[in-house]
Formats: sequence, C-alpha cells, structure tokens
Amino acid sequence: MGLSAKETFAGDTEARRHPPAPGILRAKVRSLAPSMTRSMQRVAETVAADPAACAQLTVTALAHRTGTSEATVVRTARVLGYPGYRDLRLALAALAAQQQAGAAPSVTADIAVTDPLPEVVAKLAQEEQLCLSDTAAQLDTAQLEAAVAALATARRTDVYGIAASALVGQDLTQKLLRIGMLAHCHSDPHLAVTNAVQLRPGDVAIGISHSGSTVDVIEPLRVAFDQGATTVGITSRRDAPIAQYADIVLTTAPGRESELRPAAMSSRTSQLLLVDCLFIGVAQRTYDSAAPALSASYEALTHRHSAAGPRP
Amino acid sequence: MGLSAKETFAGDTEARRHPPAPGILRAKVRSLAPSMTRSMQRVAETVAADPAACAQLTVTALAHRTGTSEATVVRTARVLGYPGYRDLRLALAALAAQQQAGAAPSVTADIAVTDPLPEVVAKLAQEEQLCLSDTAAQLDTAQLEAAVAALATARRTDVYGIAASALVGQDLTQKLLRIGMLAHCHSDPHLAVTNAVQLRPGDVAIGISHSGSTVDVIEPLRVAFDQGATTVGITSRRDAPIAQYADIVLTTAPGRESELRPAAMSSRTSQLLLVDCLFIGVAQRTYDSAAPALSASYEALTHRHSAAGPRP
DNA sequence: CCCACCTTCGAAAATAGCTTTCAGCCATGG
DNA sequence: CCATGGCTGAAAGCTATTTTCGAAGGTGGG
Repeated sequence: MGLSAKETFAGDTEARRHPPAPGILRAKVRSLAPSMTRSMQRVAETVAADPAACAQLTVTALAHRTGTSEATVVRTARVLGYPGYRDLRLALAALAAQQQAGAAPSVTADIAVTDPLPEVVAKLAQEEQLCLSDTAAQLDTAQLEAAVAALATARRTDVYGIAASALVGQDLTQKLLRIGMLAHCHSDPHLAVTNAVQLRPGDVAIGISHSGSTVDVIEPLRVAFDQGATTVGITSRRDAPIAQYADIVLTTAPGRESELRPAAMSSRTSQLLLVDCLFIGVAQRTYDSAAPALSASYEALTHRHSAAGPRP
Repeated sequence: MGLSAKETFAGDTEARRHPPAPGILRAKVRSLAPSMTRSMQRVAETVAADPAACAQLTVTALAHRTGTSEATVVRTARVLGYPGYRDLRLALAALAAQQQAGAAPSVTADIAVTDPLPEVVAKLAQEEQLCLSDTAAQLDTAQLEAAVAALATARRTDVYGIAASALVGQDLTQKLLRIGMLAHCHSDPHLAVTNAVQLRPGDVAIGISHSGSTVDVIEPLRVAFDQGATTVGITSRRDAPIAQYADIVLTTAPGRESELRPAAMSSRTSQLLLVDCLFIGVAQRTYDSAAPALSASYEALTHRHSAAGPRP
C-alpha cells in the first residue's frame, strides 16, 4: 500500500452503476456481516436495527454512536454496496418510508369525542374520500345521462332542497346560471310549490333529499311531475318515497353516520359529486354557449377582487 | 437587510423541529407554489414531477437542471418546510419509495369536452379525492386548533362569504346552530359590514374566500378585526390580502382548475373539509351542550319526513 | 521469544457538497 | 426618469463526507 489497492475502490466500482434497492438491506447485512471486521459489524447492525433513526444521522454522528470513526462508517457503506455514506443514508430514508407505508393501517374507526384534532382531520378526509368512491361506483350512468340530456335542453330548471340539501341545490343552481341556463333553487316549500305549478313539459325539476322522504321537497316535485315536467330525484335510497314522482333517480352513497356526524351531514359530499357530474355533463353538451358564458361571468367578477398582491 | 431577516431563517426555525412527512410534498408544492417566485416554482415543479430522479441529484445538479442557482434550490427547500436541501433530498427519497410501494396509476388527465360521462364521473371523483388529501396534508393543525378554541368559547360568530363561498359559510352556520351556538352567515356585503360593527372581543368572525382577495369578504372581516373580534380567514393562499386581517389563517388546497371547472368551483371541496373539521372540533369541546342540541334538532325534524316507507 | 508482515482502525488532511452573503438586475411605483 | 425593493446567481464560507496515512494490535515463522 500505498501498496495494495487504494481504499477508494474498496467496494468495487460497480456500486456506482447499480446501487442496490433499499428493501434488501437487512438481508445484505446478514449475509455480509461475517466477512466484515468487528467495528464494521457494529455499524452494520446499528443501521439494520433502526434505519429510520440512522437516516437522520451524519457520518460523524453515526460513527460516534457506534463508537467507531467516520472512515469505518464509510467503509461499511461501501461493503453494503453503496458508493458512499451519502447514498446509504438515502437508501435508509427510503427503506424507512417503505416500512412505514406498509404499516399504515389507515384510520377507519369512528370519530370519537376524545380524538385529537389531527386525527379528526385525517378521519374526516378519509371518510369523505371513501364516500366519493362509493358514490362514483354505485352511480347509474344511464340515469345520469338521461338527467344531463333533460337539463341541457330544458327551458327552465327548478331545484328543491331543504336545509343541507338546499345548499347543494344552490350550488347546482349557481353553476347552471354561470353557463347561461335558467335555474332556480327553492327552499321555501310554499314558494317551491307555487313555482312548480308554472312548469310544463320540457322543463326540469330536481328534488334533493338525503332521506328521500322530506315532505317539503317531495311535494313540489310531485306538482312538477303532475305538470309534465321531467323530474329528477337525488336521494340515497332508490325506493324512497320521492322516487314515486321522479322520472329519473340519482342515488347518493349513504355515507357512514356517527354521533357527531349525522347522515344528513355526510350526505353532502355525495350529493355534491352528483351535482358536479350533472354540471360538467351539461356544460359539455352546451359547450358552444357554456364556454363564453363561463368566461364572461369570470370577467365580470374580476374587479370584485382587490388588486393587492401579497400583504403590503 | 441587512435589511430583511437574514435568509438563514427564511423557512422559520420550526422546520427544524417538525420536518414535514414525505407524503405531503405534492400538496405542499401545489399550495405554496403560488406564493413562490418564478425560479423557485421551476425547482418545486421539477421536484414534484419526479421525486425519485431528483433524490439522486446534488444541489448543484438540480440547480443546473432547473436552470437556476444553488441558492434558489436551497431557498425552495426552505419554503417547502425543510431546514435545507439535504433534508429535502432525504424526503424525496422517502417519497419515491412510498410512491413505488403504493404505485397508484390513476387517471390524472384533465376533464375534456369530449369525455363520455362515466369517465367524467371517475375523473371528478378522483380529483376531489386528491383535493381532500391535499387539504388534510397541508392543513396547519395549530391554526385549526386555535380557530376551534375561539369558536367554542365565542359569544357569537359571524361568517362572511360570497357566491360559492357563501354556501360553505351557510353550511358552517347551519352546523353551528345545530349545536346551539350563535352563528350567522352574511353574503350581502352591506349587511355583513353592519353586523361586523356589532362584534367585540370574544366574538369570532370568519371570512371565506378562495382567492383571498374578494373585497366584499375582506371588508367585513377588517371591520371585525378592528372591533377586536377573533378573525379567521379561510383561503387558498397564506399570503392573500385577507390574511392581513385574520388572526388565524386556514388554508385550502388550490385544486387543479380546468376550463370546465374553474378554481372557484374546485375550491368548494377543500373549504367544506375545513368547515367539517371546525365543526367537529367545536362539537367535541362543547360536547355536553352539543350532544343534546344535536339530538334535539334531529327530533324536531322527524315529523317533516313523510311516514311512508318504500313506495306504497 | 522476537521480528517481519499484515490487518484493522481512527485522526486528520483533502474534497465535495451545502449554505450564506452580497451585489447586480429587473420590475414597480412615484 | 429615478428610487425602491424584491429576485437572482456568483462566489465566499462552512459542514459533511471521503481519502490518506500512520499507529496499534495481532499472527506466523524463525
């Protein structure tokens, strides 16, 4: 040495081209340990025992923790097949992440009164995600298609909804108005009925009710139905009372309830997804008039936003 | 400055104590990108687009690849919440490993005018799911906690929101009312200001605006702020004008826009998740009064549902 | 038992990579 | 048109990693 091969290439150059995958680290440690010197074994074992923690450490820190020197740590990394400590460290981080990912059971339990906020956030987000995929999965696209077709050619559209469903109705209405369609949402049952009487064939009436048995929504929809308008029911049960007066029934996913979160509240997500689908469907089919209308309403609102950029 | 704070602490020291988990990176990039400078955006996007590849690069290499300088790369890492590039790189490696493990292919393309309905449904559902996890990921739970605490003890609560955000505000209001809290949502700017003047310390005012620059929402919030009420801003940009008058800022995920689905529309999902989190948080903390109030309002509504079961 | 040689190891020098500073540039507003 | 302030990259400064090198300890042969 100077004589024997410089340590520089101790681990052979091949490592530079094919750095090993992280998963095999444990196996490598076990199979290579016997051929390592004692202090290198200490390093290798420490690393295999707690990759996550070691990924946080610098060479110096790891050397210190294993009671060895930086040089030894680097040598160990080389033996394990990495070009240097830096790369071993990256692999450790990756390994730790993989392990953690595998261990993530995902929070499916109910939201409890004692849950800390971060957990509440996680659970809520996950619940709503589930609700969305459920809704999409069980949706009857033929019915949706029919509803879109009716809306796209409607002379006018009435929407009925109460309480939480009223908000969904208003959301739909706002969107339809933005693409130049004539739409109204009624949550006052009397006014709703009064308006329903005005409808005639070719018009569309949409009743939104999670339970499907809200009289204040059923009633105007029945009137609209009797007037010959095309009626759409948005509810969680295909056999709900509201379905009697609905030419088209779109079903929402029931959504799990819990004490803090009654069904009426969790239905919202599902209903809104339907509303978005309806809206996009209609916008597609009336694109020539919808697109200009959309940008026009966008333009019109620009001056309602303050010009100010970030905090002065 | 010598003028402004030394860049050293640009990312604030908190990053040193709570380095963000890897999973959130995409969400963070999306939510923080708007407030970044152009060259930082280039770095952030490159990194988000291919974490695995970037994990292999040194600062210099990444700077070169993005056509920027080392300094910019480090600055970006800071903004993303890491103490420096080294740590961002570790997180990237971890993220890449996680992704590979999860390997979710998924339809990420924009919704096109020509998409058939079933595809629209799938894309919408997935987009909203992404939006939800982004929102949960980037949410600052400390701020949320503060908002919940303020709401739980508020004498009264005012909510300001316009157009789509008005619906979100009403949703929150409905829920708070159900657990016996005094809450109102104002979408008429004049009435909103009139009401804001009535507020005093101990009251809470919440302004909801996706852009964070809607004057009709900022104005009443400013008044409430001046009155000494605790003010909360719900917006997609932490540095939006509305933040000036918000004691607490809750950020929503930006949500990808497309021609058929402008940002204002896709913001809804994110805002509603926040609202739900607020509500559950408050309900937990006022459980003794909230639970009876919830069931009371449930009871009161029963007779508004028709007794009829399945179609007679 | 002693010597020559080899292996293993860590201190410290050398280097590569990361971070900070700083001065120039460009856009913005007066 | 100038002043101001934010954005940027070049380069200085520093830290972490890598390499060198020689000392300590062990081993086998004389």
